[in-house]
Amino acid sequence: MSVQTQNAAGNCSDCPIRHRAVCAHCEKPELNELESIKYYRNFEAGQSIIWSGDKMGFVGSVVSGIASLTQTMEDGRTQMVGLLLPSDFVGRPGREGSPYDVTATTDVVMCCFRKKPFEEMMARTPHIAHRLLEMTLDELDAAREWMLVLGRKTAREKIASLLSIIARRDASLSSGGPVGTLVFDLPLTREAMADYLGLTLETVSRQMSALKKDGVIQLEGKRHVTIPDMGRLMEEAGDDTDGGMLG
Amino acid sequence: MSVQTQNAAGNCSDCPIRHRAVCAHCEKPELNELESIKYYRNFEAGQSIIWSGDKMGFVGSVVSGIASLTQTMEDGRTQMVGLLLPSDFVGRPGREGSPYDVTATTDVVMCCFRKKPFEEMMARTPHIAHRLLEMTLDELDAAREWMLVLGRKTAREKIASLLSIIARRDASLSSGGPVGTLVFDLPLTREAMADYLGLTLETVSRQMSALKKDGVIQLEGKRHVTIPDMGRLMEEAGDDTDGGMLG
DNA sequence: AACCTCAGTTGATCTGGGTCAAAGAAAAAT
DNA sequence: ATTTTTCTTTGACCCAGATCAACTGAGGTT
Repeated sequence: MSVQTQNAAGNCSDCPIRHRAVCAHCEKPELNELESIKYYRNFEAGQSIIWSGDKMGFVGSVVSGIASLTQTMEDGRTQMVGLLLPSDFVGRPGREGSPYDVTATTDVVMCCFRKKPFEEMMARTPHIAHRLLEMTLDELDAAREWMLVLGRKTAREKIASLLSIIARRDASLSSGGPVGTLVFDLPLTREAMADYLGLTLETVSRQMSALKKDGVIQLEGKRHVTIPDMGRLMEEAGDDTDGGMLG
Repeated sequence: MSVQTQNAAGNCSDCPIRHRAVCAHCEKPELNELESIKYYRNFEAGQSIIWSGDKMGFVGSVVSGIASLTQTMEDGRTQMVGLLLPSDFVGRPGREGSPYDVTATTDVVMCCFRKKPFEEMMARTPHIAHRLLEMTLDELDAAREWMLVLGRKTAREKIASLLSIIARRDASLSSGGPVGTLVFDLPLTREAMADYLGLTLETVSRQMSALKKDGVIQLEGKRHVTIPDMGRLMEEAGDDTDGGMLG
Protein backbone atom coordinates (compact mmCIF):
# COMPACT_ATOMS: atom_id res chain seq x y z
CA MET A 1 0.00 0.00 0.00
CA SER A 2 2.99 2.30 0.31
CA VAL A 3 4.21 1.62 -3.21
CA GLN A 4 5.43 4.77 -4.91
CA THR A 5 3.47 5.21 -8.08
CA GLN A 6 4.36 7.36 -11.06
CA ASN A 7 1.70 8.90 -13.25
CA ALA A 8 1.99 9.79 -16.93
CA ALA A 9 3.56 13.17 -16.16
CA GLY A 10 6.27 11.52 -14.12
CA ASN A 11 5.03 12.83 -10.79
CA CYS A 12 5.17 10.98 -7.54
CA SER A 13 1.53 10.57 -6.64
CA ASP A 14 2.02 8.84 -3.31
CA CYS A 15 2.63 12.10 -1.50
CA PRO A 16 0.69 15.27 -0.73
CA ILE A 17 3.33 17.49 -2.25
CA ARG A 18 2.99 17.25 -5.98
CA HIS A 19 6.27 17.10 -7.81
CA ARG A 20 7.53 17.64 -11.27
CA ALA A 21 9.52 14.68 -12.53
CA VAL A 22 11.52 14.23 -9.32
CA CYS A 23 10.06 13.29 -5.97
CA ALA A 24 11.64 15.62 -3.46
CA HIS A 25 9.78 13.60 -0.84
CA CYS A 26 12.32 10.88 -1.33
CA GLU A 27 15.33 13.21 -1.51
CA LYS A 28 14.80 15.54 1.41
CA PRO A 29 15.41 13.74 4.70
CA GLU A 30 13.38 16.21 6.73
CA LEU A 31 10.33 15.20 4.74
CA ASN A 32 10.56 11.66 6.02
CA GLU A 33 8.88 13.08 9.08
CA LEU A 34 5.78 13.12 6.91
CA GLU A 35 5.96 9.34 6.62
CA SER A 36 5.25 8.93 10.31
CA ILE A 37 1.93 10.77 10.17
CA LYS A 38 0.79 9.39 6.84
CA TYR A 39 -2.22 7.12 6.42
CA TYR A 40 -4.49 5.97 3.62
CA ARG A 41 -8.23 6.26 3.12
CA ASN A 42 -10.44 4.59 0.54
CA PHE A 43 -13.64 6.05 -0.83
CA GLU A 44 -16.21 4.42 -3.08
CA ALA A 45 -17.51 6.09 -6.22
CA GLY A 46 -20.19 8.58 -5.29
CA GLN A 47 -19.13 8.81 -1.66
CA SER A 48 -18.54 12.20 -0.08
CA ILE A 49 -14.98 12.85 1.04
CA ILE A 50 -15.72 16.20 2.68
CA TRP A 51 -19.01 18.02 3.09
CA SER A 52 -19.06 21.73 2.43
CA GLY A 53 -18.87 23.54 5.75
CA ASP A 54 -17.38 20.57 7.60
CA LYS A 55 -14.21 20.88 9.54
CA MET A 56 -11.38 19.19 7.72
CA GLY A 57 -9.10 17.25 10.01
CA PHE A 58 -6.66 16.33 7.29
CA VAL A 59 -4.86 17.33 4.14
CA GLY A 60 -3.68 14.90 1.53
CA SER A 61 -3.44 13.95 -2.08
CA VAL A 62 -5.25 11.71 -4.50
CA VAL A 63 -3.34 8.48 -5.10
CA SER A 64 -5.76 6.88 -7.53
CA GLY A 65 -9.20 7.66 -8.91
CA ILE A 66 -10.93 10.98 -9.53
CA ALA A 67 -12.50 13.34 -7.03
CA SER A 68 -14.35 16.56 -7.69
CA LEU A 69 -14.99 19.84 -5.91
CA THR A 70 -18.54 21.09 -6.28
CA GLN A 71 -20.62 24.01 -5.10
CA THR A 72 -24.38 23.70 -4.83
CA MET A 73 -27.08 26.37 -4.60
CA GLU A 74 -30.11 25.90 -2.35
CA ASP A 75 -32.33 25.05 -5.32
CA GLY A 76 -30.00 22.26 -6.36
CA ARG A 77 -28.08 23.86 -9.21
CA THR A 78 -24.53 22.57 -8.94
CA GLN A 79 -21.24 23.65 -10.43
CA MET A 80 -18.07 21.62 -10.34
CA VAL A 81 -15.20 23.95 -9.49
CA GLY A 82 -12.32 21.54 -9.59
CA LEU A 83 -11.31 18.12 -10.82
CA LEU A 84 -8.83 16.22 -8.68
CA LEU A 85 -6.70 13.73 -10.53
CA PRO A 86 -3.99 11.47 -9.06
CA SER A 87 -1.21 13.54 -7.42
CA ASP A 88 -3.52 16.52 -6.83
CA PHE A 89 -3.54 18.05 -3.40
CA VAL A 90 -6.66 18.31 -1.23
CA GLY A 91 -6.85 20.64 1.70
CA ARG A 92 -6.46 24.16 2.83
CA PRO A 93 -3.56 24.61 5.23
CA GLY A 94 -4.43 27.31 7.71
CA ARG A 95 -8.15 27.10 7.00
CA GLU A 96 -10.78 25.52 9.17
CA GLY A 97 -13.29 24.05 6.77
CA SER A 98 -14.00 23.54 3.10
CA PRO A 99 -16.39 25.81 1.21
CA TYR A 100 -16.98 22.99 -1.29
CA ASP A 101 -18.17 19.43 -1.32
CA VAL A 102 -15.40 17.02 -2.20
CA THR A 103 -16.81 13.86 -3.77
CA ALA A 104 -15.28 10.68 -5.09
CA THR A 105 -16.28 10.48 -8.75
CA THR A 106 -14.71 7.05 -9.14
CA ASP A 107 -13.29 4.84 -6.40
CA VAL A 108 -10.59 6.92 -4.77
CA VAL A 109 -7.55 6.21 -2.64
CA MET A 110 -6.20 9.18 -0.74
CA CYS A 111 -2.94 9.61 1.09
CA CYS A 112 -3.71 11.71 4.16
CA PHE A 113 -1.95 13.58 6.92
CA ARG A 114 -3.58 14.89 10.04
CA LYS A 115 -3.84 18.60 9.60
CA LYS A 116 -2.29 19.79 12.86
CA PRO A 117 1.09 18.02 12.55
CA PHE A 118 1.19 18.82 8.84
CA GLU A 119 0.77 22.52 9.54
CA GLU A 120 3.39 22.43 12.26
CA MET A 121 5.77 20.83 9.81
CA MET A 122 4.89 23.42 7.23
CA ALA A 123 5.76 26.21 9.62
CA ARG A 124 9.19 24.65 10.20
CA THR A 125 9.89 23.67 6.61
CA PRO A 126 9.97 26.58 4.11
CA HIS A 127 10.31 24.08 1.30
CA ILE A 128 6.82 22.73 1.91
CA ALA A 129 5.25 26.17 2.22
CA HIS A 130 6.93 27.16 -1.01
CA ARG A 131 5.73 24.06 -2.83
CA LEU A 132 2.22 24.66 -1.56
CA LEU A 133 2.26 28.21 -2.92
CA GLU A 134 3.38 26.87 -6.29
CA MET A 135 0.54 24.38 -6.32
CA THR A 136 -2.02 26.94 -5.27
CA LEU A 137 -0.90 29.28 -8.05
CA ASP A 138 -1.33 26.39 -10.51
CA GLU A 139 -4.84 25.77 -9.24
CA LEU A 140 -5.63 29.47 -9.51
CA ASP A 141 -4.46 29.48 -13.14
CA ALA A 142 -6.61 26.43 -13.84
CA ALA A 143 -9.65 28.05 -12.18
CA ARG A 144 -9.20 31.22 -14.22
CA GLU A 145 -8.75 29.33 -17.46
CA TRP A 146 -12.01 27.59 -16.60
CA MET A 147 -13.74 30.93 -16.08
CA LEU A 148 -13.09 31.69 -19.75
CA VAL A 149 -14.56 28.31 -20.68
CA LEU A 150 -17.67 28.88 -18.56
CA GLY A 151 -18.22 32.50 -19.50
CA ARG A 152 -17.47 32.67 -23.19
CA LYS A 153 -17.28 29.32 -24.90
CA THR A 154 -20.03 27.53 -26.81
CA ALA A 155 -21.25 24.09 -25.77
CA ARG A 156 -19.10 22.40 -28.42
CA GLU A 157 -16.02 24.35 -27.38
CA LYS A 158 -16.69 23.51 -23.74
CA ILE A 159 -16.78 19.79 -24.45
CA ALA A 160 -13.63 20.00 -26.54
CA SER A 161 -11.90 21.95 -23.75
CA LEU A 162 -12.79 19.34 -21.16
CA LEU A 163 -11.69 16.44 -23.34
CA SER A 164 -8.49 18.29 -24.07
CA ILE A 165 -7.73 18.79 -20.37
CA ILE A 166 -8.47 15.20 -19.44
CA ALA A 167 -6.50 13.92 -22.41
CA ARG A 168 -3.45 15.96 -21.49
CA ARG A 169 -3.43 14.75 -17.90
CA ASP A 170 -4.78 11.29 -18.22
CA ALA A 171 -4.02 9.79 -21.55
CA SER A 172 -1.30 7.50 -22.68
CA LEU A 173 0.12 7.88 -26.15
CA SER A 174 -1.22 5.11 -28.29
CA SER A 175 1.58 3.08 -29.80
CA GLY A 176 -0.42 1.85 -32.78
CA GLY A 177 -1.88 4.96 -34.32
CA PRO A 178 -0.25 7.97 -35.90
CA VAL A 179 1.73 10.34 -33.69
CA GLY A 180 -0.56 12.58 -31.70
CA THR A 181 -3.28 9.98 -31.23
CA LEU A 182 -4.51 9.77 -27.65
CA VAL A 183 -6.70 7.14 -26.03
CA PHE A 184 -8.33 7.30 -22.63
CA ASP A 185 -11.38 6.37 -20.61
CA LEU A 186 -13.64 9.21 -19.56
CA PRO A 187 -13.78 9.16 -15.78
CA LEU A 188 -16.95 11.27 -15.71
CA THR A 189 -20.62 10.61 -16.37
CA ARG A 190 -22.40 12.92 -18.80
CA GLU A 191 -23.99 14.56 -15.80
CA ALA A 192 -20.65 15.22 -14.11
CA MET A 193 -19.34 16.66 -17.37
CA ALA A 194 -22.40 18.91 -17.52
CA ASP A 195 -21.79 20.08 -13.95
CA TYR A 196 -18.23 20.94 -14.81
CA LEU A 197 -19.17 22.77 -18.00
CA GLY A 198 -22.27 24.64 -16.88
CA LEU A 199 -24.46 22.68 -19.31
CA THR A 200 -27.23 20.09 -19.09
CA LEU A 201 -26.47 16.43 -19.57
CA GLU A 202 -28.61 16.38 -22.72
CA THR A 203 -26.49 19.08 -24.33
CA VAL A 204 -23.31 17.22 -23.36
CA SER A 205 -24.65 14.07 -24.98
CA ARG A 206 -25.67 15.88 -28.15
CA GLN A 207 -22.31 17.62 -28.51
CA MET A 208 -20.41 14.39 -27.90
CA SER A 209 -22.44 12.83 -30.70
CA ALA A 210 -21.73 15.81 -32.94
CA LEU A 211 -17.96 15.67 -32.30
CA LYS A 212 -18.06 11.96 -33.05
CA LYS A 213 -20.02 12.48 -36.27
CA ASP A 214 -17.50 15.14 -37.35
CA GLY A 215 -14.56 12.83 -36.68
CA VAL A 216 -13.01 14.99 -33.95
CA ILE A 217 -13.27 12.08 -31.52
CA GLN A 218 -14.05 8.37 -31.73
CA LEU A 219 -16.18 6.62 -29.15
CA GLU A 220 -16.26 2.95 -28.24
CA GLY A 221 -19.03 2.38 -25.77
CA LYS A 222 -19.90 5.47 -23.83
CA ARG A 223 -16.63 6.15 -22.13
CA HIS A 224 -13.70 4.98 -24.20
CA VAL A 225 -12.41 7.92 -26.22
CA THR A 226 -9.87 8.09 -29.02
CA ILE A 227 -8.57 11.43 -30.19
CA PRO A 228 -7.06 10.98 -33.64
CA ASP A 229 -5.75 14.55 -33.85
CA MET A 230 -5.04 16.52 -30.71
CA GLY A 231 -4.43 19.72 -32.69
CA ARG A 232 -7.89 19.47 -34.22
CA LEU A 233 -9.43 19.01 -30.79
CA MET A 234 -7.66 22.09 -29.47
CA GLU A 235 -8.89 24.10 -32.43
CA GLU A 236 -12.40 22.97 -31.60
CA ALA A 237 -11.78 24.08 -28.02
CA GLY A 238 -10.92 27.56 -29.27
CA ASP A 239 -7.45 27.38 -27.75
CA ASP A 240 -4.34 28.83 -29.29
CA THR A 241 -2.99 26.22 -31.63
CA ASP A 242 0.62 26.10 -30.58
CA GLY A 243 0.99 22.59 -31.86
CA GLY A 244 3.03 21.09 -29.02
CA MET A 245 0.79 19.40 -26.51
CA LEU A 246 3.50 18.27 -24.16
CA GLY A 247 5.27 21.62 -23.78
CA MET B 1 3.02 59.67 -1.81
CA SER B 2 4.03 57.27 0.95
CA VAL B 3 1.01 58.07 3.08
CA GLN B 4 -0.46 54.92 4.62
CA THR B 5 -4.06 54.70 3.57
CA GLN B 6 -6.80 52.64 5.15
CA ASN B 7 -9.67 51.30 3.12
CA ALA B 8 -13.17 50.54 4.34
CA ALA B 9 -12.20 47.08 5.54
CA GLY B 10 -9.45 48.54 7.67
CA ASN B 11 -6.65 47.14 5.55
CA CYS B 12 -3.38 48.85 4.89
CA SER B 13 -3.43 49.34 1.15
CA ASP B 14 -0.03 50.94 0.78
CA CYS B 15 1.74 47.61 0.82
CA PRO B 16 1.85 44.51 -1.36
CA ILE B 17 1.01 42.24 1.53
CA ARG B 18 -2.68 42.59 2.19
CA HIS B 19 -3.59 42.70 5.84
CA ARG B 20 -6.63 42.24 7.94
CA ALA B 21 -7.19 45.14 10.29
CA VAL B 22 -3.55 45.40 11.38
CA CYS B 23 -0.66 46.26 9.12
CA ALA B 24 2.08 43.77 9.89
CA HIS B 25 4.19 45.78 7.47
CA CYS B 26 4.43 48.46 10.12
CA GLU B 27 4.95 46.04 12.99
CA LYS B 28 7.57 43.68 11.68
CA PRO B 29 10.97 45.38 11.51
CA GLU B 30 12.32 42.95 8.93
CA LEU B 31 9.65 44.07 6.52
CA ASN B 32 11.03 47.57 6.49
CA GLU B 33 13.52 46.15 4.06
CA LEU B 34 10.63 46.24 1.61
CA GLU B 35 10.55 50.02 1.97
CA SER B 36 13.93 50.36 0.34
CA ILE B 37 12.88 48.63 -2.89
CA LYS B 38 9.42 50.15 -3.09
CA TYR B 39 8.32 52.51 -5.86
CA TYR B 40 5.06 53.82 -7.28
CA ARG B 41 3.58 53.67 -10.76
CA ASN B 42 0.56 55.47 -12.16
CA PHE B 43 -1.66 54.18 -14.90
CA GLU B 44 -4.46 55.96 -16.75
CA ALA B 45 -7.89 54.42 -17.20
CA GLY B 46 -7.79 52.00 -20.11
CA GLN B 47 -4.02 51.63 -20.03
CA SER B 48 -2.45 48.19 -19.97
CA ILE B 49 -0.44 47.38 -16.85
CA ILE B 50 0.81 44.02 -18.09
CA TRP B 51 0.27 42.28 -21.41
CA SER B 52 -0.51 38.60 -21.37
CA GLY B 53 2.67 36.70 -22.13
CA ASP B 54 4.97 39.56 -21.09
CA LYS B 55 7.66 39.07 -18.56
CA MET B 56 6.71 40.73 -15.31
CA GLY B 57 9.58 42.53 -13.68
CA PHE B 58 7.65 43.45 -10.58
CA VAL B 59 5.07 42.47 -8.04
CA GLY B 60 2.95 44.94 -6.12
CA SER B 61 -0.44 45.95 -4.93
CA VAL B 62 -3.16 48.34 -5.99
CA VAL B 63 -3.12 51.52 -3.90
CA SER B 64 -6.05 53.25 -5.56
CA GLY B 65 -8.34 52.62 -8.52
CA ILE B 66 -9.48 49.39 -10.09
CA ALA B 67 -7.59 47.02 -12.32
CA SER B 68 -8.82 43.90 -14.02
CA LEU B 69 -7.39 40.60 -15.19
CA THR B 70 -8.73 39.46 -18.55
CA GLN B 71 -8.27 36.59 -20.92
CA THR B 72 -9.00 37.02 -24.61
CA MET B 73 -9.60 34.45 -27.34
CA GLU B 74 -8.25 34.96 -30.86
CA ASP B 75 -11.65 35.97 -32.15
CA GLY B 76 -11.96 38.71 -29.56
CA ARG B 77 -14.22 37.12 -26.99
CA THR B 78 -12.96 38.27 -23.61
CA GLN B 79 -13.55 37.11 -20.08
CA MET B 80 -12.54 39.05 -17.01
CA VAL B 81 -11.04 36.59 -14.52
CA GLY B 82 -10.29 38.91 -11.67
CA LEU B 83 -11.10 42.32 -10.29
CA LEU B 84 -8.29 44.07 -8.43
CA LEU B 85 -9.42 46.54 -5.81
CA PRO B 86 -7.20 48.65 -3.55
CA SER B 87 -4.98 46.45 -1.37
CA ASP B 88 -5.12 43.54 -3.81
CA PHE B 89 -1.88 41.91 -4.78
CA VAL B 90 -0.63 41.69 -8.36
CA GLY B 91 2.06 39.31 -9.37
CA ARG B 92 3.16 35.73 -9.39
CA PRO B 93 6.22 35.14 -7.25
CA GLY B 94 8.31 32.43 -8.80
CA ARG B 95 6.64 32.75 -12.20
CA GLU B 96 8.06 34.37 -15.28
CA GLY B 97 5.12 35.98 -17.01
CA SER B 98 1.43 36.60 -16.69
CA PRO B 99 -1.11 34.48 -18.57
CA TYR B 100 -3.59 37.37 -18.40
CA ASP B 101 -3.79 40.98 -19.46
CA VAL B 102 -3.82 43.32 -16.49
CA THR B 103 -5.59 46.56 -17.37
CA ALA B 104 -6.35 49.74 -15.47
CA THR B 105 -10.13 50.05 -15.47
CA THR B 106 -9.98 53.43 -13.74
CA ASP B 107 -6.88 55.53 -13.05
CA VAL B 108 -4.67 53.31 -10.94
CA VAL B 109 -1.77 53.87 -8.55
CA MET B 110 0.29 50.79 -7.83
CA CYS B 111 2.89 50.20 -5.19
CA CYS B 112 5.57 48.04 -6.79
CA PHE B 113 8.65 46.05 -5.87
CA ARG B 114 11.18 44.72 -8.31
CA LYS B 115 10.55 41.02 -8.52
CA LYS B 116 14.06 39.71 -7.93
CA PRO B 117 14.69 41.37 -4.55
CA PHE B 118 11.13 40.66 -3.48
CA GLU B 119 11.57 36.97 -4.17
CA GLU B 120 14.90 36.91 -2.35
CA MET B 121 13.21 38.50 0.63
CA MET B 122 10.41 36.01 0.41
CA ALA B 123 12.85 33.12 0.54
CA ARG B 124 14.37 34.57 3.71
CA THR B 125 11.12 35.60 5.38
CA PRO B 126 8.65 32.76 6.05
CA HIS B 127 6.10 35.32 7.19
CA ILE B 128 5.82 36.77 3.69
CA ALA B 129 5.60 33.39 1.99
CA HIS B 130 2.90 32.40 4.45
CA ARG B 131 0.93 35.59 3.86
CA LEU B 132 1.22 35.07 0.12
CA LEU B 133 -0.21 31.55 0.44
CA GLU B 134 -3.12 32.95 2.44
CA MET B 135 -3.82 35.53 -0.23
CA THR B 136 -3.56 33.03 -3.04
CA LEU B 137 -6.04 30.72 -1.28
CA ASP B 138 -8.42 33.69 -0.96
CA GLU B 139 -8.11 34.39 -4.66
CA LEU B 140 -8.70 30.74 -5.43
CA ASP B 141 -11.88 30.78 -3.35
CA ALA B 142 -13.03 33.91 -5.16
CA ALA B 143 -12.29 32.38 -8.56
CA ARG B 144 -14.24 29.24 -7.66
CA GLU B 145 -17.18 31.20 -6.34
CA TRP B 146 -17.15 33.04 -9.65
CA MET B 147 -17.23 29.73 -11.53
CA LEU B 148 -20.61 29.05 -9.94
CA VAL B 149 -21.79 32.50 -11.03
CA LEU B 150 -20.60 31.98 -14.60
CA GLY B 151 -21.77 28.41 -14.97
CA ARG B 152 -25.13 28.32 -13.25
CA LYS B 153 -26.63 31.71 -12.52
CA THR B 154 -29.16 33.65 -14.61
CA ALA B 155 -28.35 37.10 -15.97
CA ARG B 156 -30.26 38.78 -13.14
CA GLU B 157 -28.49 36.69 -10.50
CA LYS B 158 -25.15 37.45 -12.11
CA ILE B 159 -25.72 41.21 -11.92
CA ALA B 160 -26.88 40.94 -8.32
CA SER B 161 -23.81 38.84 -7.47
CA LEU B 162 -21.46 41.42 -8.97
CA LEU B 163 -23.16 44.35 -7.23
CA SER B 164 -23.07 42.41 -4.01
CA ILE B 165 -19.32 41.78 -4.28
CA ILE B 166 -18.50 45.36 -5.15
CA ALA B 167 -20.80 46.65 -2.42
CA ARG B 168 -19.18 44.49 0.23
CA ARG B 169 -15.67 45.55 -0.69
CA ASP B 170 -16.19 49.10 -1.80
CA ALA B 171 -19.17 50.66 -0.15
CA SER B 172 -19.42 52.90 2.82
CA LEU B 173 -22.40 52.57 5.11
CA SER B 174 -24.69 55.47 4.48
CA SER B 175 -25.33 57.43 7.65
CA GLY B 176 -28.69 58.79 6.58
CA GLY B 177 -30.66 55.77 5.50
CA PRO B 178 -31.86 52.75 7.43
CA VAL B 179 -29.28 50.29 8.67
CA GLY B 180 -28.06 48.07 5.87
CA THR B 181 -28.24 50.74 3.18
CA LEU B 182 -25.13 50.87 1.04
CA VAL B 183 -24.04 53.52 -1.44
CA PHE B 184 -21.22 53.33 -3.94
CA ASP B 185 -20.08 54.32 -7.40
CA LEU B 186 -19.78 51.54 -9.94
CA PRO B 187 -16.18 51.50 -11.11
CA LEU B 188 -17.04 49.50 -14.22
CA THR B 189 -18.65 50.31 -17.56
CA ARG B 190 -21.55 48.14 -18.67
CA GLU B 191 -19.15 46.46 -21.07
CA ALA B 192 -16.65 45.63 -18.31
CA MET B 193 -19.49 44.24 -16.21
CA ALA B 194 -20.52 42.11 -19.17
CA ASP B 195 -16.97 40.82 -19.58
CA TYR B 196 -16.88 39.84 -15.93
CA LEU B 197 -20.27 38.12 -16.05
CA GLY B 198 -20.07 36.36 -19.38
CA LEU B 199 -22.94 38.44 -20.78
CA THR B 200 -23.40 41.12 -23.43
CA LEU B 201 -23.51 44.77 -22.47
CA GLU B 202 -27.13 45.00 -23.65
CA THR B 203 -28.19 42.27 -21.25
CA VAL B 204 -26.33 43.99 -18.42
CA SER B 205 -28.14 47.24 -19.19
CA ARG B 206 -31.54 45.55 -19.35
CA GLN B 207 -31.03 43.71 -16.07
CA MET B 208 -29.80 46.85 -14.33
CA SER B 209 -32.99 48.57 -15.47
CA ALA B 210 -35.06 45.63 -14.25
CA LEU B 211 -33.41 45.60 -10.81
CA LYS B 212 -34.03 49.35 -10.60
CA LYS B 213 -37.68 48.99 -11.61
CA ASP B 214 -38.13 46.27 -8.97
CA GLY B 215 -36.62 48.43 -6.25
CA VAL B 216 -33.64 46.15 -5.58
CA ILE B 217 -31.26 49.00 -6.42
CA GLN B 218 -31.56 52.74 -7.02
CA LEU B 219 -29.59 54.49 -9.73
CA GLU B 220 -28.60 58.15 -9.92
CA GLY B 221 -26.98 58.76 -13.26
CA LYS B 222 -25.44 55.63 -14.71
CA ARG B 223 -22.95 54.77 -12.03
CA HIS B 224 -24.11 55.91 -8.60
CA VAL B 225 -25.81 52.97 -6.92
CA THR B 226 -27.84 52.78 -3.72
CA ILE B 227 -28.73 49.43 -2.24
CA PRO B 228 -31.62 49.91 0.18
CA ASP B 229 -31.59 46.32 1.40
CA MET B 230 -28.46 44.24 1.18
CA GLY B 231 -30.32 41.10 2.21
CA ARG B 232 -32.71 41.50 -0.68
CA LEU B 233 -29.81 41.92 -3.11
CA MET B 234 -28.18 38.74 -1.83
CA GLU B 235 -31.43 36.85 -2.26
CA GLU B 236 -31.53 38.08 -5.85
CA ALA B 237 -27.97 36.84 -6.24
CA GLY B 238 -29.08 33.37 -5.15
CA ASP B 239 -26.65 33.40 -2.23
CA ASP B 240 -27.31 31.84 1.14
CA THR B 241 -29.12 34.47 3.13
CA ASP B 242 -27.13 34.39 6.33
CA GLY B 243 -28.15 37.93 7.20
CA GLY B 244 -24.83 39.30 8.43
CA MET B 245 -23.02 41.03 5.63
CA LEU B 246 -19.96 42.07 7.59
CA GLY B 247 -19.15 38.69 9.03
C1' DA C 1 -24.22 76.80 -30.90
C1' DA C 2 -23.14 73.07 -33.85
C1' DC C 3 -20.61 68.90 -33.90
C1' DC C 4 -18.26 64.87 -32.06
C1' DT C 5 -17.69 60.90 -29.38
C1' DC C 6 -18.49 57.69 -26.03
C1' DA C 7 -21.58 55.31 -22.60
C1' DG C 8 -25.87 53.68 -22.01
C1' DT C 9 -30.82 52.44 -23.12
C1' DT C 10 -34.44 50.23 -25.52
C1' DG C 11 -36.81 47.66 -29.21
C1' DA C 12 -37.26 43.78 -32.61
C1' DT C 13 -35.86 39.49 -33.91
C1' DC C 14 -33.14 35.22 -33.81
C1' DT C 15 -31.00 31.09 -31.88
C1' DG C 16 -28.20 28.02 -28.80
C1' DG C 17 -29.01 25.53 -25.31
C1' DG C 18 -32.63 24.40 -21.80
C1' DT C 19 -36.79 21.66 -20.79
C1' DC C 20 -39.83 17.93 -21.21
C1' DA C 21 -40.59 13.38 -22.85
C1' DA C 22 -39.62 8.84 -24.60
C1' DA C 23 -36.85 5.21 -25.58
C1' DG C 24 -32.36 2.37 -25.90
C1' DA C 25 -28.45 -0.09 -23.68
C1' DA C 26 -25.56 -1.79 -20.32
C1' DA C 27 -24.74 -3.06 -15.70
C1' DA C 28 -26.56 -4.78 -11.30
C1' DA C 29 -29.85 -7.26 -8.68
C1' DT C 30 -33.24 -10.83 -8.04
C1' DA D 1 -32.99 -15.20 -17.57
C1' DT D 2 -35.68 -11.50 -16.32
C1' DT D 3 -36.35 -7.42 -13.90
C1' DT D 4 -34.62 -3.13 -12.11
C1' DT D 5 -31.69 0.57 -12.11
C1' DT D 6 -28.54 3.69 -13.88
C1' DC D 7 -26.59 5.97 -17.75
C1' DT D 8 -27.16 7.69 -22.29
C1' DT D 9 -29.25 9.13 -26.59
C1' DT D 10 -32.54 11.45 -29.41
C1' DG D 11 -36.68 14.20 -30.62
C1' DA D 12 -39.89 18.23 -30.19
C1' DC D 13 -40.59 22.55 -28.43
C1' DC D 14 -39.51 26.81 -25.88
C1' DC D 15 -37.24 30.73 -23.84
C1' DA D 16 -33.32 33.55 -21.88
C1' DG D 17 -30.05 35.93 -23.64
C1' DA D 18 -27.53 37.17 -28.09
C1' DT D 19 -27.64 39.96 -32.09
C1' DC D 20 -28.76 43.80 -34.88
C1' DA D 21 -30.29 48.41 -34.95
C1' DA D 22 -31.97 52.86 -33.61
C1' DC D 23 -31.88 56.33 -30.36
C1' DT D 24 -30.73 59.32 -25.95
C1' DG D 25 -27.85 62.12 -23.41
C1' DA D 26 -23.70 63.81 -21.21
C1' DG D 27 -19.32 65.82 -21.90
C1' DG D 28 -15.63 67.85 -24.88
C1' DT D 29 -13.84 70.49 -28.63
C1' DT D 30 -13.58 74.10 -31.88
